[in-house]
This record gives sequence, C-alpha cells and structure tokens, in this order.
Amino acid sequence: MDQRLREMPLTEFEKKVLRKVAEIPRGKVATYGQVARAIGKPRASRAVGNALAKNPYPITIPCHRVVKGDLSLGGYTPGVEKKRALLEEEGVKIVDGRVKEECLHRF
DNA sequence: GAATTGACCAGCT
DNA sequence: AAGCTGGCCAATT
Repeated sequence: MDQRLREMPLTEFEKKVLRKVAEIPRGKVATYGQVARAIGKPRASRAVGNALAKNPYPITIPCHRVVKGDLSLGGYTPGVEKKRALLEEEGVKIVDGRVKEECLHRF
C-alpha cells in the first residue's frame, strides 16, 4: 500500500505519453509505436506500454485506446476482453481481434 | 550499480 | 505463414 503512496513523479517521457494518449478522440485508437514516435522516441514503444501499465491516471488516460502495432488489441491489465468491449462501445470496429486501420488516430 | 521485467516492434529463419 | 531473436526505454528488485 505505501507502494502506491510511495511516489508518483512522472518523468517527461511518461508525461508525453499520457498527453498523447489522452488526446486520442473517442472511437479511435493508436498503436504503441505511433505514440512512441509522436513523443520523439520511436523505439520506446515498450516504455509506453509500461507507462500505461503503471497507469498513473486511470480516468484521465483512456489506456484502452492504445493497441499493438499489428492492430491487434495488445494487452490490458484489467482484462483484454474488457478492452475489446470498451473499444467496440466507443465505435471502434474490431474484426478477428484486429482494429480497423481507419479507426487509427493520426497525430 | 547490475540484472530482470514489461500492456512492444522489426527483422530473420 | 508462423515462430524466434535482438534491440530499445523506463521502472523495479
């Protein structure tokens, strides 16, 4: 429990990630690679996933709008099925576990 | 301070 | 086409 209270000093990198993800419009999704590139670190897709996994602001940051570069759902700590349901409810079309390219948000 | 992990990506076999 | 390996970034142990 003090683990959470311990500290939450978001680094610049994380802040950029959260900001980009937060600006993704409803009904659209972005890939980790896209987000990583948008913040100036095209090879930091992993760190992006980590930032969301820690999820400093679960309400401010709709992490479910971030998918893998292969357009597959990717991962989701609470449950991938939940993620798929949320995206579909937001208007994202998912076929065979893959998000439609037209649903990708362009930065 | 080194080694391991994690919601990944691209390239090679 | 599917599976494996290496590489990259930040955080945790």
